[in-house]
Amino acid sequence: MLKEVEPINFIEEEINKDLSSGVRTYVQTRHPPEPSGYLHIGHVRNIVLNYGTAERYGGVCNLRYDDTNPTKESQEFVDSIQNDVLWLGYKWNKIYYATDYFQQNYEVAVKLIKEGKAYVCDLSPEELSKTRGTLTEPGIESPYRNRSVEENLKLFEEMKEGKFPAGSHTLRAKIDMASPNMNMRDPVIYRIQYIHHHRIGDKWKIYPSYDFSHPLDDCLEGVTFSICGPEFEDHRPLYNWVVENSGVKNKSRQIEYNNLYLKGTILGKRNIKKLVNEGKVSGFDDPRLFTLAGLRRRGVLPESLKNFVNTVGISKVNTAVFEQAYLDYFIRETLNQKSRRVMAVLDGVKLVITNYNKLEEEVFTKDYPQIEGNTSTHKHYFAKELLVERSDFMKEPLPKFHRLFVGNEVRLSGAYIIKCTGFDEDENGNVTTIYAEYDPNTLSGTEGANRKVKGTIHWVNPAHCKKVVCRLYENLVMEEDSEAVEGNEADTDGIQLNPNSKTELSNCYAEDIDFNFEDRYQFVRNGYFALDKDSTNDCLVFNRTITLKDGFKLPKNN
RNA sequence: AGGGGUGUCGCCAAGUGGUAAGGCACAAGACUUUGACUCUUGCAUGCGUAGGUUCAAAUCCUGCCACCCCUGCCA
Repeated sequence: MLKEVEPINFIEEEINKDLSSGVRTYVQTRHPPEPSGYLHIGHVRNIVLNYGTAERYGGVCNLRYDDTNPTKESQEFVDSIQNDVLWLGYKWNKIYYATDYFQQNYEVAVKLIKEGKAYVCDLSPEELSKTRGTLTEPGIESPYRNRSVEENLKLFEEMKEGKFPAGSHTLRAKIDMASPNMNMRDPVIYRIQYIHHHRIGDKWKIYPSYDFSHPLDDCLEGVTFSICGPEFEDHRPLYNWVVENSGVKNKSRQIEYNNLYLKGTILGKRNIKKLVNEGKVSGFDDPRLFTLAGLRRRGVLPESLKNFVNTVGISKVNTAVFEQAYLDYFIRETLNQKSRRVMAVLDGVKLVITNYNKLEEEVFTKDYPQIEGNTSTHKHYFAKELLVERSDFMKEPLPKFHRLFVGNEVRLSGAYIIKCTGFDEDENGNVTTIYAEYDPNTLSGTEGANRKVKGTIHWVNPAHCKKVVCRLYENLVMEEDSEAVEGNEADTDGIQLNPNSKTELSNCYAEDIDFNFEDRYQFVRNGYFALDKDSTNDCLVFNRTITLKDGFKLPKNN
């Protein structure tokens, strides 16, 4: 069912033009990953564009693996891609593989040969390269360019049967060796390969090139709009040549849009693989990676990623390079809405409330204070001895610091206002115990609680909490290398990785509630956390997805 | 004069001849039992640049300049 759509980007404008002029009558797209690596954030926009555009127009999008190069591909990657697409919330109409079309590709190749539009070339890779010409000089025609149709047919058949060694022969489209567009200088459309294919085994000895199979498969599959990256702009004339000369009825149109990079992140399948293979990260789902698997494990929600790319939009500018702060905004935005609020002390120091003499007392805090009307709460136990965050106390407070220091009042979240009266320290000057007195009239929820104090801090009762592990993350790439790492093809060899990119704190204390893998938590004032798969029944492991935005900047100490 | 593509605020991005949307970032303020969130306000006399056409130009024309992609039997 075709829908009328108010265009939200230039691709949809182009689609609308074709639709209203009748050149094309429906919208069908395809998501064509090569199964040669894990999907990363740079791929999300392509996924949203292909699945999303089809959806908007009431059309379909197929997942088609571009698996025409067995040297780089594997089943592991095939599986991970499906997993990631589903996680993002998209569902393909059908799954295809470029290899599904090998027979049809082959038949079109034979047709081209019969029409004198393709020929078998015996040039070696080196010779071919030499005769291609340069950016400013035309190429030289192959000596095999004018073989007879019969000879071409026979040779191509022999290539198919495996009678020639790899690299010895290719099938080339006969176009124009003098074309200013390098892609049109009799491009190779078939090559010989004897590598075992992860899916079709050793069945085929000849493999079509991307430039030949992709447009053909698009047309055969019924795709009308083939949305791809800017690097294929120069290939469009060849794409159209294949479409026009293959005899297919449905004619797909290629539309290119710009790339997106995230500043200071290592993207690019090859570079990510290198980090994994060299053990610099724990795997493709290391939370420091910007693979979808990594982001997922870190606790990022798919909605954030989709909001991010949709808000970013698309254009044709060379490359859109984004500050990570932009992505961070969307990660926080959804987490803020969905996270349950829980208190956890990551680096604790003992707090003794000297004038508190009850054994303990129940207090309650809201689970989702950010959701209006949600009244669900959970219980804490207030007591004489608590644990507070070490960083919430200063022996000598800096200006504008309004947390704990001797003489200052703060509220213990959900409980009482206390006044700091003193502290103990060890021989190294490390604070070991903080002392305070509480104001019994200020319990949250009572009238006396209306008294305002500038600071509110979180706490945990050591007698009623879970000891947990928290993993905190920083960028893998150091600030100074952030530019060097830009782009999918960046050379990351000389990059010094951040030694502090992962910090594991194993003495953290969280409230004693039931944590689960599906939910997201805000450890109040410490950031958003998600349970990691390394958790066991005895030991919960949390990943900090992201910190809270920190509006408080300590003044320079001078 | 090899070809193709792109230049609008620090980063993205609308704009399609009628007088520069929006988001992020940033700044100031309000609110706040999270220094979060939310709210309010500010943030391009300017659209790579130089000319031209027009009552009117980011939008049309011409010339420059800058950046990106292309010389795989990768995708």
